Amino acid sequence: MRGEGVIRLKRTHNCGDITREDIGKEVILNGWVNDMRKLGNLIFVTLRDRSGFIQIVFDPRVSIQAHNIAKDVRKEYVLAIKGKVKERPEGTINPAYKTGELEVAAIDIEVLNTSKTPPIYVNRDNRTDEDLRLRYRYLDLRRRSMQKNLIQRHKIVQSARAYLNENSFIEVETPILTRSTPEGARDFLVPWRGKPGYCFALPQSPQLFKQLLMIGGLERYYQFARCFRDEDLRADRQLEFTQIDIEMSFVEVEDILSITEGMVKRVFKDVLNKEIDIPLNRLQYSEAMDRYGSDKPDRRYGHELIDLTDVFCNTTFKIFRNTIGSNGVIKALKVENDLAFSRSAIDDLEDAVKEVGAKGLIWMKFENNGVRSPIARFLSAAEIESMKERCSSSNGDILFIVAGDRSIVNTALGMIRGTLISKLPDPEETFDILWVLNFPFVEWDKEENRYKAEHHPFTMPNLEEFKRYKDTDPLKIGSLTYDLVINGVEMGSGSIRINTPQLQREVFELLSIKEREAEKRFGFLLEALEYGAPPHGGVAIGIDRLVMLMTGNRSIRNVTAFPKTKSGFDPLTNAPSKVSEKQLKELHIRIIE
RNA sequence: GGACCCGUGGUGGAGAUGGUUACCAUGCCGGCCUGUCACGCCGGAGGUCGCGAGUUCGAUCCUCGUCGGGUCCGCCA
Repeated sequence: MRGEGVIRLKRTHNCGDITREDIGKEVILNGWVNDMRKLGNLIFVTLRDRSGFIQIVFDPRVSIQAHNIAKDVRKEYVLAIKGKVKERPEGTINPAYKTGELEVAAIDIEVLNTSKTPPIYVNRDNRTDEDLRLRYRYLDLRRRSMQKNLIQRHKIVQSARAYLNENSFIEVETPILTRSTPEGARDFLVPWRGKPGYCFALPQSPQLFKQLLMIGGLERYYQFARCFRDEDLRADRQLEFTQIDIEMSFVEVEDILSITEGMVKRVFKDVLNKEIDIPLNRLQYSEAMDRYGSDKPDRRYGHELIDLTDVFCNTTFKIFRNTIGSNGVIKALKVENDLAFSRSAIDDLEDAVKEVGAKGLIWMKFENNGVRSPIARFLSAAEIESMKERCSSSNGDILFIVAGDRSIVNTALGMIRGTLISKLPDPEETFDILWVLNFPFVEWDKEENRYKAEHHPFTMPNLEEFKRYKDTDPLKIGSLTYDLVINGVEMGSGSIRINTPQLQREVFELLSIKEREAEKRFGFLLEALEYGAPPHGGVAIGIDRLVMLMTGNRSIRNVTAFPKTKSGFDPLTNAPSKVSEKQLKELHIRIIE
């Protein structure tokens, strides 16, 4: 009998938890048929539940009835088995399973449910089309690796939560239905029946609410906050994702860094039993750019950028001379051998480099009988020699050289470094964790023709620099910001926030957010800042990415129970879907084709 | 919005520079089998080669388009 809400044989044990201690005991197990082997009169079933596997033997000498039912069992059937735990006979131990020395001799069996033949392999970890996996996600989730991913995720979240609780943080929920804040990413809008023409927005982050909680005197807040951004998806980006959102009052940068470091250390210890040395390494933003050409450097691979500017201080080569003359730099990236870079690959790199503003890409290859490069004949032997020495190059090495404005050179070589790294083998089980500090306060937005907040508009600038450069050269202003970077992935970021209305207004002004506009959008914040807003700051850590790295996955889709495809579609539920005329009418919405 | 890769029985792959019955593995169904565990052996079923158009005597293969999936750039305060 099945489907009656009654389990005749209710589980007493979990499959994976059966040990030698249980030998001789009668147990009842509930689970799925992972696979089975039917040898005439003897039937073996590997039963699976969340805890693991154990082998069930159906022997007609033990129970003819159970054996008869087992004959018709198929993969993914849901079974309840009563049987006696016993040691496997000599020579039949399977070391691949934790319970490989044991088996359960079935006395009784209840088929709790049958199953169609699954369209994807549940009992194997082979590559399957991801679209199909998502369409049958509930089957995909039965796979060992997916269960592990979600269990690890759970452990990470619980570990972080315990740490924060122990450090006097209060968990507070903030609204999912909130107001649109046009700065930043594209908003998801939610129309509401109650107010035609008006929309809620889903939060890109609880930014303003967490600041209001500080003004509200909560002092230490955290939340596992779902965030929504209507932007294109990537391997490490979904439309919705989860952050460990943290905010603290009466703190400086150091306080946030050390609380976060403590959390990272705790989580790695609890979940992976790995010791993380704290305090973590720190790089100034400018140093990260200079040495790695990236604000989220992956330092596991070395390959730092090499400054060659002074090598060419007296050069006759026009391009380099002009670069130096206009305060530019000449820098190189060394690649130990050029096997990964064909001529056409170099051409592709050059195209990419030009897109970020570089004038060109020079390559130089050291060979047994000298040097090969399009610019070799313009350089003196001494220059080539000191380049080679500066880069500690040996024969076979290739140098990629870019000359020009410092930030363009850094970005260009950083891109090449990224391409190089992607070709190198992944050092597994290694974690390069660091802080990148002091990002620029603003960047220039070419499209909108204005300065834009590099972090967000509530970030505390370096006050001295703010005063000095806000009217002359705002790009020189630094900010009290920090990014947590793990293995070249931006794992989290935060800042000290502005806590006075005067400064907040000045910053809006710099960002060309008009007084009236500011009042309209952020008036409630400006007002709140009038009432004794404490100094405060915080950080947000991307849970999905953290779990991805800690479980050795390349995509956050593997650590998200129900993710969407790259085009924002859910093949399981077929969301998003069309809605009825009636629903639209109620919302006063008409679709224009 | 752009570049690139992929789409072949349920699943994962192979395929020919356009021509017989589209190949392999696995899965599925049936039979045999009392120590299997990727069980084994025997037999069988299963395909609009993503979709559309074009070129051609003939297209799974070439061309164009389109849809779907993926990686990256733009975008992601």
